[in-house]
Amino acid sequence: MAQLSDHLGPLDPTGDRAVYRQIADRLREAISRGRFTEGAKLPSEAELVEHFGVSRMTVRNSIALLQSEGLVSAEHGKGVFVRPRPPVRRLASDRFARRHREQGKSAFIVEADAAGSAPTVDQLEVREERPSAEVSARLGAPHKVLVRKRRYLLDGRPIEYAASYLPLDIARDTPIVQPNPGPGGIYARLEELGHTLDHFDEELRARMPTPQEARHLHLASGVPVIHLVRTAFDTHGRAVEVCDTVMAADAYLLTYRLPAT
Amino acid sequence: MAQLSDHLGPLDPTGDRAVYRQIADRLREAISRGRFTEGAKLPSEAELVEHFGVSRMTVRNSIALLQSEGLVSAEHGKGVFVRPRPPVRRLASDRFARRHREQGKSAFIVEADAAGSAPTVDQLEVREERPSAEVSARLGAPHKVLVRKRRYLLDGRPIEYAASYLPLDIARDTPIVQPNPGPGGIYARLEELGHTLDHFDEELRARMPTPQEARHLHLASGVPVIHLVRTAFDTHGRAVEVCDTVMAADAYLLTYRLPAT
DNA sequence: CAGTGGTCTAGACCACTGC
DNA sequence: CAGTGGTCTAGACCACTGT
Repeated sequence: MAQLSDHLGPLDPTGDRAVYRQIADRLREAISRGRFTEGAKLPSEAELVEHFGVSRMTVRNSIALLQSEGLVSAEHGKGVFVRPRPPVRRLASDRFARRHREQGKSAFIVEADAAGSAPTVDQLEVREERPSAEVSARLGAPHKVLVRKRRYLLDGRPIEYAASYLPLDIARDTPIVQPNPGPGGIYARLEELGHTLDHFDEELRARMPTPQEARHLHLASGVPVIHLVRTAFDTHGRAVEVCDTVMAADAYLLTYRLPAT
Repeated sequence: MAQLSDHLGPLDPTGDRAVYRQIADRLREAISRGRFTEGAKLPSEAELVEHFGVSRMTVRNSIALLQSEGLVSAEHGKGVFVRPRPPVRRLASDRFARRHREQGKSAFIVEADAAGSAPTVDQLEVREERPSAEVSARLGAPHKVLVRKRRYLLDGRPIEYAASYLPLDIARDTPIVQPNPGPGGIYARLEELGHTLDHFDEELRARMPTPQEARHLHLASGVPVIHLVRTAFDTHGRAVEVCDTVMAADAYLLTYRLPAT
């Protein structure tokens, strides 16, 4: 067994930098130098206490710091591990192109195929409800909306939680109210119903998850979410759908192509 | 002075939910119910210790949890405050449209004007260097690149740190090597030099900041960054610039328009 | 100066993991 | 079972803020 001191240099007792920050610095260094690779286990708290000659709370503080940076994650009873950078799911700006729908594939399936992963949809729920103020404003204040909620998983890991809202006068008595709306998804159905799609507007923020979101997406601490609200417009300029999605940020790489004109 | 118990209900001693999580729950509730509004000061640690009858570390644990959620931020010697939701800077997908450049405005100025805020550019540095593997791949493996680094501030607050990379054979002996490249920014200069711009590809991720990024952007804990890499292509399909930017996520709302075709 | 959060100690007991 | 991280206590001293 290699000595800890091979990986972790000494602290600077004179400096005014807090001891737990210095310990975090040493661990961060060791990780970035490859002393601990992705998925590797850090020294246990007891070993770090021994090595640095500090109390356990000080060591725990330093590990909490690294967790909040998303660098490591602790597993109860097992240890603290360097977070692997998970394969990212690439979300391209042509993901709603008609050619994909015409092949009978939903956007999620298209993307998952591209990533070579096993897609699953989960916790599907379809209901009617009164729209929130925000959804109402985007959809032109319908009395009621159809809501389609679902969770997306890739290789068993939940990575996205989404809710679609459609004006009820559009969705009523169509396959859109079915749990499975058929090939090409609801966008294909909308076009069959005469709502030819023209463009989508996306609004995107990043923030830390709420505790509820962290649960639903099984997020480790130090993993933000991307919150994206997409509005679909038909060729008459009418907003026909709003989709509110929350994505595990460490699972996504989004790409957009912007015209220069 | 109102009683703390008016704002914060009692703990559940029977439940197996950790006490510090329950305290965080109570505080989170109180905030979301408007008992503590944006910018308001939470009860001091001493008051919470008194109110809940727990030790100080337990209270501090609960506050650390709320900080990691981005809900509150602590200020040494002053107290713990509910994080105000700062006015977001809206970044629209037409921000590089030629019509903006032709008005002699750089993209950042265009956006800041739209937000009604005072824009500043900071820490400008222009150098030549050998490109990293990633930049090199995107720019078609030039021997050397011109690097333009700068920090953007809005109303004095740093919100973005950016580095542009251009092949040296394009930038050499042009106004692009000047700290201030002139009206319309470097994109206007590129077009004058015959590199008519066709489109931009943007790659976007969200993650927690490195300690260095947190310093440069003065980020409170619980604030992620948006990491965006944009490549500019001219009408010959040549990549003429790569711009690597790190943005304070709480200061930005990005919008994109996607065609449905 | 008093009040605030920041750091640190030296213990204790618990819950989870893997052998 | 031993080893791990999770929770909690009861102190201590420090650094920063405002009056």
